[in-house]
Amino acid sequence: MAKTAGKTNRQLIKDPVELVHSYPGFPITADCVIFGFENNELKVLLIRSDMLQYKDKWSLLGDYVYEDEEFEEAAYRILKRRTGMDDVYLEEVKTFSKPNRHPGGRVATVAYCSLLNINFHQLKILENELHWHSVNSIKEMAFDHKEILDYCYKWLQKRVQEHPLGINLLPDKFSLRELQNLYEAILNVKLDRRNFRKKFFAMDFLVDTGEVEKDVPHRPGKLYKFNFVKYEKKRKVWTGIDF
Amino acid sequence: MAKTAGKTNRQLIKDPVELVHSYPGFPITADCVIFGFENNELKVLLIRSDMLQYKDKWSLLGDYVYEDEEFEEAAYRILKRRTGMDDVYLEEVKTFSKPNRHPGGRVATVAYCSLLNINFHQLKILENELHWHSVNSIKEMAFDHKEILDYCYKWLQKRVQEHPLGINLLPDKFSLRELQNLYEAILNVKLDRRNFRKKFFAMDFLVDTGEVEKDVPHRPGKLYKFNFVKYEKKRKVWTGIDF
DNA sequence: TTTAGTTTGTGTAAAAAATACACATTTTTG
DNA sequence: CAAAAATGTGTATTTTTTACACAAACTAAA
Repeated sequence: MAKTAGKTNRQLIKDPVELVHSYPGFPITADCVIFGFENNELKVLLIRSDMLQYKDKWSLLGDYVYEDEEFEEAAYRILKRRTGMDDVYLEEVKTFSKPNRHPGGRVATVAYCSLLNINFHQLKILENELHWHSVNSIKEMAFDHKEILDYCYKWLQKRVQEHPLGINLLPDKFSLRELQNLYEAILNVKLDRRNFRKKFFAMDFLVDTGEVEKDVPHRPGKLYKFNFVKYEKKRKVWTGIDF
Repeated sequence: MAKTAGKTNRQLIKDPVELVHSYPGFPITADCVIFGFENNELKVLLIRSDMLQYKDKWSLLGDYVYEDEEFEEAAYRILKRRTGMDDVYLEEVKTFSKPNRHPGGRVATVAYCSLLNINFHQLKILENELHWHSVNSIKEMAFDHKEILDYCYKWLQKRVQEHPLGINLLPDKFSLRELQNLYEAILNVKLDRRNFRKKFFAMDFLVDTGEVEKDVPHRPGKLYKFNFVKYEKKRKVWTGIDF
């Protein structure tokens, strides 16, 4: 912020309203990259575009930001409207603001990344077709949404290793196998089962629920919860330089 | 993006311009948190607010986003205008969009974090007073800029450990002592000199320039450059879960 | 009820990385 | 020439990561 006024002697601006009115404005949207996890695949929730120009293309769930709400509020509103959930993990990722990214004129967007349990919500198919897509199978999308998705997917791959947000994709109680499948799916790697367990147990944020898996065709694994409260308390400044 | 249209049968929108015009719009600004490093202290470049309401308060360097430019372009423009530099490290951090954050009406802002060598630029004091402030000494600022600064400082503390952006605060050629002072200042920690060196040499991105420090009242240290090209090639997907 | 199939749960040895710590060397200053 | 100050290097210890194997639990099919 700042600018205007003249010369070296500062000229104080007395009417901020006038100042703000002198700035050009344009609409902002919030677009949600909603990730889910099903059949050991990372999925993303998309909606069929309602624009003739992008007929048959899929797009992210988004809406313009209302005049009196924060960007993040708009993102939560979108989530609530489409999934019925309002306690979903949500984090801002990046803005996308190419002046010509929308065929109807300048609209910039803020991309949010959201993670939820795919079985725990009711899809609200309000007008257009909503569908969970396997992230790796998506080729084309409306607007610049493929670029946004790609960016958010990379963001997720990095973020999931430093923060336990991935847990939000799983049921409340989950087995270690499910947790490992999740990491392998997101990162496209194979991990050693024993070392993976050891790592998580050593972090000491998993709480044994005393329950075990049901309806599995083999020995059922124990079910755990993640202790987010304990995690939040543990923050450290120095983690070690690692480029 | 999306919305409007009605019922279950999709009604394709033929005129995107009309659609976009139906969205409310407002100005966006880009605010730069410009970090520098001097006398073993992390500094930030601030400008005296030109608004009567925030008389004597300091604010971040910012400007509204022009109608035909990306947010990041606006940030680069601000940097260029104030520091004369255009090859500065710049990265988007977060948006700040409380509807009442600006007394003149709704203005949302995108915060950018920028790192530059404090001795390598000429301050362009165009109208208002520009000054480098020690980050730890800043108490109050105009608008919500203190909140933005705090957020960006935390962001920097985390980011500097996983990415070599901190190097941008140093001269082109720097000693290991300078590099360590930088990390200690940003993170507010004391590090073991021998282990710090070992760590950086092991990463193998430092290039010995063959030169040594000048005008130091003790044995001069060797000067190194950072090989950013080599660094960029080395990216890995799996770095290890570390909460 | 037995057996084959599948997955869970655990332990250990080896390698790699992080930490703690000490001393001789180089240069400047007085 | 001696004192002061910081550089440059090495090693032993601990911690973390990696690689790897086998017994136990449970299901499904014969």
